[in-house]
Amino acid sequence: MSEKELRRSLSVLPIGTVMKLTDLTARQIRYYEEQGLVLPKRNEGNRRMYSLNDIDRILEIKDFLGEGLNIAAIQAVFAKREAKRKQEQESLAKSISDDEARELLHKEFLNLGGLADNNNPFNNPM
Amino acid sequence: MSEKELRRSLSVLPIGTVMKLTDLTARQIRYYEEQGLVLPKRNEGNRRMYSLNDIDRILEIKDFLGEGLNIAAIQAVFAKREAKRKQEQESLAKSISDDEARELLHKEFLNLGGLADNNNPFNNPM
DNA sequence: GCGTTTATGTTACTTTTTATAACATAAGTT
DNA sequence: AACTTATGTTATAAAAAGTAACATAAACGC
Repeated sequence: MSEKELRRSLSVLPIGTVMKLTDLTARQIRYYEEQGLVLPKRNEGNRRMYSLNDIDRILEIKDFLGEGLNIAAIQAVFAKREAKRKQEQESLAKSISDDEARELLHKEFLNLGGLADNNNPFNNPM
Repeated sequence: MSEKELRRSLSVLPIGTVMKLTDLTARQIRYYEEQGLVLPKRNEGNRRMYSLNDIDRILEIKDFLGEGLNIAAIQAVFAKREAKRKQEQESLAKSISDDEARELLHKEFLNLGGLADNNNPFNNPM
């Protein structure tokens, strides 16, 4: 992990700071966690400690909610993203050629932003 | 102020976090503040809130102490640095030519690391 | 329309964290 | 030997944060 990534993933912020940085209430932030959307670490005294990455995620949740998505939809967005991340990881692990990788990334780019619609039985992307 | 500078100057970390990041006790951190070496902000409830810049400063204090400097010496180091900063600021304000600025920086470079020795009456650098 | 779900507010109570202040002390200095 | 310095320790108060339960407006589903 790079120095920057490490710093961004350090759990150093208490919920009070997160409230200010995101303009959300503690209730909201804890609810998003309850729904599995953020996973802050805990310190020895059981207080939630957030990283900069957590902040980004919470701000994204706030944006999505503001755009009318509900929690389930946001969970789907994150799940999809994670699957993609994992797949890219695997590709890298298998040391595919640069050309193959470029093609893969292109496909992913075309599909970017696609949201799963679990109420539509016809929406079953590959 | 650049985006980066702004983020580094945001007071978002409680003293508990600072303790972990610096491996110092709360007592030590507060003492350095008492001696004017760090100036954390306070939140509405009077709790100290530290920025990344504060952390850097505290780690520097720790290093200096580890190298045998005492608080007064460290105060002198910081004061000198601050004076230098202010002077550079003024030079910039007066819009001196690039050549003059280069020369100034060179002089400062030559003088870098010079510690005031307040017990030596002959040490009175300009 | 009406019952249900969703996201959030509110309240009560407990634990943890932090603040301040005073006293204690080992090591270094004079 | 007395003094200073940096830090430890202890006591006490206040703030922040945790959990849990009940409340509710707005959206949703039928």
